[in-house]
Amino acid sequence: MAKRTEIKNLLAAPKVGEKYLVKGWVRAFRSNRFIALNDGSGANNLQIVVDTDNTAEELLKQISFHACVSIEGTLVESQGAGQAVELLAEKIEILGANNLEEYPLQPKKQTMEYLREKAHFRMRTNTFSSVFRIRHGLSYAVHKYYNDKGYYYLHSPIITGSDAEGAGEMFRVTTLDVDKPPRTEEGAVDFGQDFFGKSTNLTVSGQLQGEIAALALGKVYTFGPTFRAENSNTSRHLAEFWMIEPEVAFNDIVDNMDLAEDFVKYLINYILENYPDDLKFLDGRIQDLEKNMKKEERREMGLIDTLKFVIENDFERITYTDAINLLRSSKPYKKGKFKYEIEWGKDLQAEHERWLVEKKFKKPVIVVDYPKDIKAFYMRENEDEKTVAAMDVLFPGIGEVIGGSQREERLDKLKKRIKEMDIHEEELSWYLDLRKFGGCPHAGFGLGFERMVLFITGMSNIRDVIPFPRTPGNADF
RNA sequence: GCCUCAAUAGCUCAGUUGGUUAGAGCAACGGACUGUUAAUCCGUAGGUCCAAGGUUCGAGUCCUUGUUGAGGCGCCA
Repeated sequence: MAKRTEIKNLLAAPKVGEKYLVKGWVRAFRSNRFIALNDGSGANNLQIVVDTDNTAEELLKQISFHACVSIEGTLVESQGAGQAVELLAEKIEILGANNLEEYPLQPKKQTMEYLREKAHFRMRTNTFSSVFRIRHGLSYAVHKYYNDKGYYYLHSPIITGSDAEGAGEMFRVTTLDVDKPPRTEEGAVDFGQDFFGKSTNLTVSGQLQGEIAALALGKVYTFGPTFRAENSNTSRHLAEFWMIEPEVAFNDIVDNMDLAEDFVKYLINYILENYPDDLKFLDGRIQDLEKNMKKEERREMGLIDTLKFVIENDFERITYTDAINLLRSSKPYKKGKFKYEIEWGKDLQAEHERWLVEKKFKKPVIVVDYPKDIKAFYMRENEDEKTVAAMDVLFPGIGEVIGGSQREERLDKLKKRIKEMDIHEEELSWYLDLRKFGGCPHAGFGLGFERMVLFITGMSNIRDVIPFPRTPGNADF
């Protein structure tokens, strides 16, 4: 009797007539009689019926929004329509009273921007608790997918001494006194005296280390925090985000695309199967939001229908060259609606990607074989000597979710590329060694974890799918 | 980094052509309520109109600069 039952478990197998002890936070207290109690175990609340006549007034007053309570009682079939069972309270204890005069949250709809400022309380809302339960489910599914397929989880370093990862601006890691750092004779900051005896940064990618592991363990993946000091002000970018990077020996670009598609579909399916209540809540939330919008601004499908559609249909696969040709014969191109030029050799702009995904194919699209001059040095050159075996997976509403490639395993080609792109070869000697000594074809990609959470939860800003977002000018909590 | 828009009560917003005492809904607080599901009903209180400067007899309203936020773009995942 004294043992607490979690609400999710109680609701999954309710025993009418049994006594239960539950603990949680008051989501609503209606009619001085009904508590909607949630303990975080799931999206659904347990309705508690309070015996108003036999409960002290002082105690009743403390049962307020987001107060923490412990309740013992008997489970009965509900007389109300909103739930099958409810708990008749026999003993109520206030574990943590709330002071509503000062509490910033209210039992009503609040904007995401406001809740973002109250990140220490926002997880108590229906929306954020669902988002973060799904985020957990997704990260578990990532490990399950790879473990079941025989991949090894590689812990790539967070602090890196390599500045040749080539994925963006880096955050410096140093213990030097920033006011008066030691100087060399030439006047430059002397990082030889820094903690690691050299200049170090936070990682922007675990890919190069992933390649080291793949050439020994065969199939590996990394899943860890990644840092980019880019001044990116969008709803799809974070300065600190989590990235999943599989790297597989003997895979070519087609195997790589197959893996990416299978992996993403697995993740979506896992959440559909294991988090139906949270998805249902988020789906309803979006429909609610869109009620007041014009028809053309609404999504064509609900959240759950969209997710099902994605896993039931093949992703469209198209070469960069074909994509350019398609775009050049598109209606918006002929009408001059695109802001940016469409020309072979230039990168596809967001407006072009959106047309391909949302208008032309209406499903995820994998674009492959990009011009080599707009891609990274390590991507494998194709036979045409103009393109590389690079791929981007584009999702509706979000854009690039995955970027990957087959890696250049031919030493001479790789060296030539490094020289052409003006990268210091000494920095990468260990990377070149992988080609010199027992190398092999291999491929991999990076999946932006938060972008996946964004797609699956239907949230619109990436800052609302990571507990404590770090963006330019913002590192609170 | 660039472009656009916004900032008024705890929250979400309205505020006419520059004009007297800045409004509403919700939340809070006080009260009522034994079947609620965004509970409902009655009442009370709540304002440095983002900041600084300027124009004007007079600025929430117009101008300049700044700050913060949102959306879009670029960079990418």
